[in-house]
Amino acid sequence: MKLSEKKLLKKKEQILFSALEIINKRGYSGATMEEIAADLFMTKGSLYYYFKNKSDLMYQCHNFVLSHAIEDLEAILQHEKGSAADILKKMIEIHLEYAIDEKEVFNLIMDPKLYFNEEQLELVLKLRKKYENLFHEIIIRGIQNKEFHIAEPSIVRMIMLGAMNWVQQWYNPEGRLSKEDVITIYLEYIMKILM
Amino acid sequence: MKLSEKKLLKKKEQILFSALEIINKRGYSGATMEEIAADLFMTKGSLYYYFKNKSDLMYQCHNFVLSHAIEDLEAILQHEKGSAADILKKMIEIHLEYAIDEKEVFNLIMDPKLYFNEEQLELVLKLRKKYENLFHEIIIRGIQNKEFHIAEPSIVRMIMLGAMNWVQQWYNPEGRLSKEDVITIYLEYIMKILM
DNA sequence: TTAAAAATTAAATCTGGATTCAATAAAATG
DNA sequence: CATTTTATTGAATCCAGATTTAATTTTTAA
Repeated sequence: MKLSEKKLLKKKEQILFSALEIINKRGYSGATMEEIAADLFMTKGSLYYYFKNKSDLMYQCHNFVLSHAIEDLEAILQHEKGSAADILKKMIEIHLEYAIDEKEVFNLIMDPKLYFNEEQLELVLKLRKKYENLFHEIIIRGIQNKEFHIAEPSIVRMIMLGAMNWVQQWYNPEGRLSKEDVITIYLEYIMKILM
Repeated sequence: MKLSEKKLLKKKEQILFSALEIINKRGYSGATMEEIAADLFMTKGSLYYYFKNKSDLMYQCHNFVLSHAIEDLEAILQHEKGSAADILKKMIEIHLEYAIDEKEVFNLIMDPKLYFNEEQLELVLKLRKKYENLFHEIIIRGIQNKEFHIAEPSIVRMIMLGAMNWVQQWYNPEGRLSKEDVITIYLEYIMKILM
């Protein structure tokens, strides 16, 4: 790879990181090309040298975080050895950490229709489906195991995901509970659903 | 009240209902003054004779539905006689019905910062808090009753609300499950959390 | 060193609605 | 009926950002 290509990629990455930061601060709609550029001491015009348009950049950000989350879950799902319950717990923990630490970018609550074009939307939905599926897998495994006793794994999965995503609507790091507290408590109550 | 005032109120109400419909079809951002007016064979200009601006109209809509939901819950909370569990179940049922039937207007997932001004935002947040509080009350009642055995009622409430609100992200009336099915299943699993 | 390629810039333009407004039309009122 | 009040209209304006562009600067590489 030529030097110039490397530089291009590096710059793209810097912009991506800047965008991630701004999105986490202002949300997808609040993030302006202006502010993303200013963060790197550039002018908004030059962002278009690296990204086709705003929705392209937003998409890359969402994708970036979501893909990492998927990787993290897959790693656990494939390599962790414990019971289905233990693996699921680990997955919940990871999900909650993303939901809290990457509040806005990892925002599975936001309506992707608002920020992405048709093509991107399709990919995002596919990725979200894939993400959900990892939870589905472990739930099914637990049922087959006889660890979990539930008749509607899909609904249970949705209940769990909804409960977890909601954390970003109310959690305040300055509040009574630390992130770790919240995770512990969520784990306790969410796992009850499966019994 | 003068006739003209009555007419004014009636027209306002018509616009409100038109807006409710359009919002449920297109979401808050997708709803344009144009389309809301067209629905009543008016031009967008005249909407401003009745409402200060779009965010005013959107706010009235959100408020309208949320207030009705609160009334419904209050009625049950105050007059229903059964156990805390029974009352809570009834409340969950109502919540899910709003979340499904008024998918977009009764959208507690959407970020109110995006659509309302500061003053409206404050009122909306207050109303949401009030709504949440009704669930809090019954949970506390159940704990005091010894019906529920949980140490973190606030978190449990958030878990329940998140799970319920999420229904509007995935539920499809054309799918395998009827609204009634979903409610039944949700009830079963959500109530487990409290045991 | 120098020509080509890559990167940046500031300013102009575009955009999709919301919002305003002056001119009418319709309705109420006395 | 005449006048005032209420309601509606279409066209003009505004607006916040996104996007484009042509000109300029910087970097690369022979």
